[in-house]
Amino acid sequence: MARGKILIQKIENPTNRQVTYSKRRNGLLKKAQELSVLCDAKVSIIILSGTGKLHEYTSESTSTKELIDLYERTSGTDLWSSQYEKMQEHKRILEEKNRNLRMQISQRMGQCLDGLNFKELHDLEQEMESAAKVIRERKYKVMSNQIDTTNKKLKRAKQINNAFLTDDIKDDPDYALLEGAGGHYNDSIAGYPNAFPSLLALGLQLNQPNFQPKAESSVITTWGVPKF
Amino acid sequence: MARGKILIQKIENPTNRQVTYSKRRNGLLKKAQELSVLCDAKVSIIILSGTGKLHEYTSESTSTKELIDLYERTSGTDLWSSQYEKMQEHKRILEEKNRNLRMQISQRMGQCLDGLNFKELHDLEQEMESAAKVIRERKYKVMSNQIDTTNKKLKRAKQINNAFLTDDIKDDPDYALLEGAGGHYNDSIAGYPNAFPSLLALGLQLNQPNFQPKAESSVITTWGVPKF
DNA sequence: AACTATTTATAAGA
DNA sequence: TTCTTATAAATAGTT
Repeated sequence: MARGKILIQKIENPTNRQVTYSKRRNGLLKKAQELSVLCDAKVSIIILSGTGKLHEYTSESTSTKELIDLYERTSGTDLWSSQYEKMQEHKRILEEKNRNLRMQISQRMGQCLDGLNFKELHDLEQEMESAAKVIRERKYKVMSNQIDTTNKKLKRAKQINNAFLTDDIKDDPDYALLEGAGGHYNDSIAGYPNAFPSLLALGLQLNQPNFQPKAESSVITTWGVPKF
Repeated sequence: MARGKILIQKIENPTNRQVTYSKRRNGLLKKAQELSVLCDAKVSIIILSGTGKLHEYTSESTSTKELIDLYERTSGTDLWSSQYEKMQEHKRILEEKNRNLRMQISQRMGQCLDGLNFKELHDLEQEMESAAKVIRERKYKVMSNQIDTTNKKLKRAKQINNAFLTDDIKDDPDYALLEGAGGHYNDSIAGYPNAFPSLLALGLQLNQPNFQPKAESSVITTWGVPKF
């Protein structure tokens, strides 16, 4: 709200998240206080922040203990079994999300397209093409950066060689290349280990039976191919 | 908020209170859900309405049980002793409010004025005078209503008398007055028992040692005179 | 329950 | 953390 709408999803910037947490926590507690006074209700709130800090609110004329007891008595369920059910439900939701994500990946790999109508296929195609374009441009950029870097190193190596080496060694271009740039190629063009964190950020759960951590033939097959 | 501001104090109209309870409860739970998602926090809310209905909210990925356990562990206090302290604190706050209210009444009775500066005394005087004016006008209104009522009864009594009585009784004005209006005076002008509910609505706790329920000499002294 | 005129809450920026 | 301010959201009173 305010100065722009936001989507209700985790705020990734930690500073921002902390600020919003503080503001909204205060807002929530104020609302709870107002509800309890206006409507003569008893309210208890327990909040555990992502950083592990605990905050509590209890309306006047009651206590967390009282409401917990009442909750347990009224709901008629033991809190432990209720917790077990909650966890089961949570697990079910996670599994559902997981299935959905794997389905999306399959579709982006050209599989499992049977259920899609024309528009869905069209949209998917558009998305794939625009994404491919972004990837292609990124590839060119990285390649061009690499060429620049290599050229600079080559240049400096040549200067150094000019100062110290005899004419016959200095004229061999392979020498400078090996001396100045060797051992660094893998960090950029071939350094796809850096790609893993961003793939993980998709929220995929990789501990699937068909996850193949040993496969090194390509980035794509490192994920394993979802099966349904 | 909306269509007019409201004071944060118990809504006396039960229908209104119920509607507001429902609306604001939903609002509170929505805010809790947003907080938990945006800031990756775990939130548990228990609400007991004035009519005894229980409502609960727990953010995904946790349970009331988990947060209660954590709360108890982190706060490091047994919930029972914590409840005792809460009640002590609540009692202290109530006593403080009570003292304040009694002080205000004393001042409006011309006592305990030593701590007030000029402006405070001036404001108090203004308030007292404008309140006295309201009371006076109310008194005149009640008096005039009473006179109207009495006159109507007198008129009707006279008509009835005209129909049934001999001339010598009909001409005695005292007869009609007694017959038509007798026994009803106390319900309005002298009927100050009706004043008690509104006095109680001030939030005064009347079970003071100096409360004098037996005193009937005046409305004022029925409260007892606060002592400090 | 729905509607809306207002009041509140708050995201972004300082 | 706190303040400000433009804007989004909540909601009191009404229908």
